[in-house]
Amino acid sequence: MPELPEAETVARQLRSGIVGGCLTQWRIGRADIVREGLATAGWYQGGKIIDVNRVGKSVVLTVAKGDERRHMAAELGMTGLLLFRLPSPRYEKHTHVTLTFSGCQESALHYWNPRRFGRMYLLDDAGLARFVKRRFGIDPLTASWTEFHRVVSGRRGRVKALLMHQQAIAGIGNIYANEILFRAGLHPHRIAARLREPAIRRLYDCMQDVFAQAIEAGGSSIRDFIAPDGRQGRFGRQHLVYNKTGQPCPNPGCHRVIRRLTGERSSFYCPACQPRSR
DNA sequence: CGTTGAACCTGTTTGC
DNA sequence: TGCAAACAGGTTCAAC
Repeated sequence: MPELPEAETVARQLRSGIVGGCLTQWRIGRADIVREGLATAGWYQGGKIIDVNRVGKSVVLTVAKGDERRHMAAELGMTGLLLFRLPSPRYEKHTHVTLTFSGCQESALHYWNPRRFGRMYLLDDAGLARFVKRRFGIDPLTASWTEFHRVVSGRRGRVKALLMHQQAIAGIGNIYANEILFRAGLHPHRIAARLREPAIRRLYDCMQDVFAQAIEAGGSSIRDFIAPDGRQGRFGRQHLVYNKTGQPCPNPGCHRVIRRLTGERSSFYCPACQPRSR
């Protein structure tokens, strides 16, 4: 469920809710949720949360203890949530990790994930550097035009596949890939390397606009995303094509309907506003 | 290098 | 109503 705007929303709430707090308890319900570093789990007890960041679609907590520092990276997969409290008893079933804090605004953090795609990784500085390097490419919020242009023009595959390829550009998933391509007027099957400069520019600008608006709205809650404070994201109201098969294209003067392609996940697009080639 | 499809899981929605 | 199939925001791996 979480793409960049949802992960960013989570990271921001954690920053104000738990940074400065002391990790007093740390319960791992399912050991297989921790993919790496399980042996270091005991170290975290008594540590202080000094920072929370988003990397791609993952959320990274940094914990300090004495002069040592370690990290907990949470991958949320399709259905993962980090919650300050469980909204209802039905969430108890798939809560795999619970952290308890003192000395900060929130007293707990629960990792809930019914499908269990997504894991937690316990890493030291070098481990985190390796984790980030092997998984994530440029970040949509901070990548310069030059970097973005280089990544797009060097790809021989489809532009939608490129947008969703985490090692190239980190943080875009199926919802935002569709919304960005519609706004940029690009068919998902256009070949990235064959796009001309104005098209790449539109892609860059639309990516930044969509993410700025989506973060502002707290992300998209299609079925069950809720932020740590329990609130839903409101960006779904601004979706123009995602999950809108058969509905009229929202562009003024366009009388076509949104179509859906299957294959590389579902692609929603307008056949007139996003021509296959030009 | 790039694409495709399957696998990993559970829950909900859709269609007959 | 009942049941099976399809589908869901992600990542990874094998095969081509």
